Amino acid sequence: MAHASSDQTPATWRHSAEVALRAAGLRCTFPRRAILDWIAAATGPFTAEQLVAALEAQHGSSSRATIYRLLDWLQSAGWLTRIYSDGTQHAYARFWPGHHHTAVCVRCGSAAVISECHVEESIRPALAALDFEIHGHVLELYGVCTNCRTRAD
Amino acid sequence: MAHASSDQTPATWRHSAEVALRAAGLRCTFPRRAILDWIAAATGPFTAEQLVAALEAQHGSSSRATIYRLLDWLQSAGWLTRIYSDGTQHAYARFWPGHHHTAVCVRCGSAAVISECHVEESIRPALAALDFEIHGHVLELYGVCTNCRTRAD
DNA sequence: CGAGTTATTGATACACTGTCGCAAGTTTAT
DNA sequence: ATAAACTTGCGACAGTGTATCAATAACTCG
Ligand SMILES: [Zn+2]
Ligand SMILES: [Zn+2]
Ligand SMILES: [Zn+2]
Ligand SMILES: [Zn+2]
Repeated sequence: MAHASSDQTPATWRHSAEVALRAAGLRCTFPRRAILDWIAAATGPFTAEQLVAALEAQHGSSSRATIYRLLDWLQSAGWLTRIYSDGTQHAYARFWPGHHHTAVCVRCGSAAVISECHVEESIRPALAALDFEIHGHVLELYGVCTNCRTRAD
Repeated sequence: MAHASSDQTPATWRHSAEVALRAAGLRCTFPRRAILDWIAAATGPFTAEQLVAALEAQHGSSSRATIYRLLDWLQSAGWLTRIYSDGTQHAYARFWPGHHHTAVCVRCGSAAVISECHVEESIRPALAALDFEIHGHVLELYGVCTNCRTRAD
């Protein structure tokens, strides 16, 4: 599934995810649209429960089951990336399919995406010594973003 | 089994962790010894619940609360490394304090430790573009270990 | 458009993980 | 031995995620 779109704005993400949903034979229902809208408007990583709470406050909210079901699909299709290290909750960030990493700010929680990746080539010697056949990896970076740093100074 | 130095055996880990426990002013009680024994005997990553279940089957088992309390301490002191990507459960692998990464076999679950790390230097250009001040990172590798691969062939 | 087909929803009940507070029990120091 | 301090385990609890299934909504096609 190649995504030819060049601008990766929230609105484009929103539209492309819906297109992909339909292409997968899934229906674009009202509850699903509400979920996609909320995710598109999110400015950083979020947990499933944050989404549940936010939609609960809305008129015509989606149920917890529906939310979790769509989150699962969006992640498996690559439209969300799972943030593993954020506690034991299911946490995600909006994403474009493809290999990438996230740089998470420990102060404000914003996540930047880094698509460049040389991890496997740099780790290859160590893996060769182990005779380990690599299939993939997860990398998350922690630090302070430029906004938070200038504010603190 | 290409682990670095020969003194990082399970038995040495077991002993050193107990020494560290005492040095921290904590008491080395019977339940805690049972937990350390089980972890020392583990051959790969494990979840908190696996440990709970294993000790429940033993005579004079430790309670869930005691187990979780010690796991927390062991992780914060660096004697266990947390495996974030293994579902939503608290999963750990035995570890020696220091920066490292794990290569987890997706077939047998064994985890090898890789102490060599060039992640931050290889990612530095991308972070510089973001003006992101890095404090740390988590990297987990997935693949198939040499044992599982030769067995399949 | 309307009927038929199929996917989807949401309510509820449930299982599982992990946490908390506290009285009773251990360990250690004197 | 006694006292002080730490630790345990129970049990109750909260949070997170899953399973079920009848009712409903979305899509398809004529
Ligand atoms: Zn920030
Ligand atoms: Zn990568
Ligand atoms: Zn293996
Ligand atoms: Zn590293």
